[in-house]
Amino acid sequence: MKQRKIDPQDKMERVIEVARGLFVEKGFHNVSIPDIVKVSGVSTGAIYHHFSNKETLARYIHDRTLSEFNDMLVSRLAGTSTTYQKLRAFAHLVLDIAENNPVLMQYMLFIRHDEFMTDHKPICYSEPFVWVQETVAEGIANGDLRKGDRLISAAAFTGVLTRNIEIRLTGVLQKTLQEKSEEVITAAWNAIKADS
Amino acid sequence: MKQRKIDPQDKMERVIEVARGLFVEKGFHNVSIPDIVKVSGVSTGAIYHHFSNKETLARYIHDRTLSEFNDMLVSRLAGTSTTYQKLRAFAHLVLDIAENNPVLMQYMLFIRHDEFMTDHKPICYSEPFVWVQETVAEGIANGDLRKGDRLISAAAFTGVLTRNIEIRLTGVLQKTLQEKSEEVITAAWNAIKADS
DNA sequence: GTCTATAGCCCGATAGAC
DNA sequence: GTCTATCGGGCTATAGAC
Repeated sequence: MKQRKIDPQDKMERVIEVARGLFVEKGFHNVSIPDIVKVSGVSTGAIYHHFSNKETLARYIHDRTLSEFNDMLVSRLAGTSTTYQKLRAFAHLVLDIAENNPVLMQYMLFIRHDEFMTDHKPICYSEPFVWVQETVAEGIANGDLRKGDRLISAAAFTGVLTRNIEIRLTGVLQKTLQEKSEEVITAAWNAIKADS
Repeated sequence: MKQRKIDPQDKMERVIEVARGLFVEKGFHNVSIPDIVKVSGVSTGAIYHHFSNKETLARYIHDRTLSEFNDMLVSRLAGTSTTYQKLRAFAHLVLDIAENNPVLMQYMLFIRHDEFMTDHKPICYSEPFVWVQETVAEGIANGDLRKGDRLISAAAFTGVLTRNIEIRLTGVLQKTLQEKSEEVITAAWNAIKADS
């Protein structure tokens, strides 16, 4: 069997992973290419061979992160049918990601993409966000959710989740989000459910 | 009456206002001192005469913004007594600020202070945030609010508000927050109120 | 494809006249 | 107190050997 060098793609995977972590931790402009070189062990030349500049690298990371999240959502939605089941699946997903892959969640919550992407499509228009809006709209239409503006109810539901994730990621909340998931999801659901 | 030069402090007020706007718009590291010079019309030397470096300027802006917000909260709370009245006053305050002084609100929501302040006391520990937690704790104790973790309920309440402000500030929500205030506040309150 | 070395640029901060 | 001019440093991106 022919001896293989390390797959170049593996090296770039490492660069991407390291860069995302550093961007989340320190912010785009506080991370220099030399920083990424130091942490990843991959040289400047190799990085620039694959990504024509720092913005291209950041944009690639951005797209990858968003689609990673969207793929997880799609797989979690299998077998759900009611408004409650769907939104509950969404909630469990984001709480799980926050605990198991905090860098991914921190990226989604805290990254200011307009700092490095000039033509910024707001994260609010990404697929999962739009999906929540549509699911909420259905719930309002069929009477599961309180009547009102779908944008506001969707923002209310996601706001409860993301703010709780924030206090967990910043270390203010000591218990895991799994331990507290019922409480968090109850608050999010009560914010939008139809009056009983 | 003696002829007075323009009060130096007015010039620095202008620098502060301009810098805060630019920080919010472009992020700390995308704003250079030359940028502030250009927009404010105040020279590099004058700025450095008052603020020993860029971080000191940013820190001053940070403290001023937080205390500005806290002062407004204190004055709005006059005459409130029940949990509902207090939290409702808080909600109206943040919705009003978001419409009337969006830069202030954007600063509070989006600024990553750890980008420029090395010893970062998290914004979660600022007075208004702590006040919400305490008010929620009282509400839970006297039965106005659902039993549970005070951190989670406080995060739920503020999360509904801030996420709705976000979609307004990013232009996703077309109507003003004043027009929609009842709907937003109902969602926030329902997230945490005691079961009826 | 990957490396080291370095060019070229822009920024924060200072110096010194007024 | 305020200005203009400029220095030194660190960054992105490139050049060229292997």
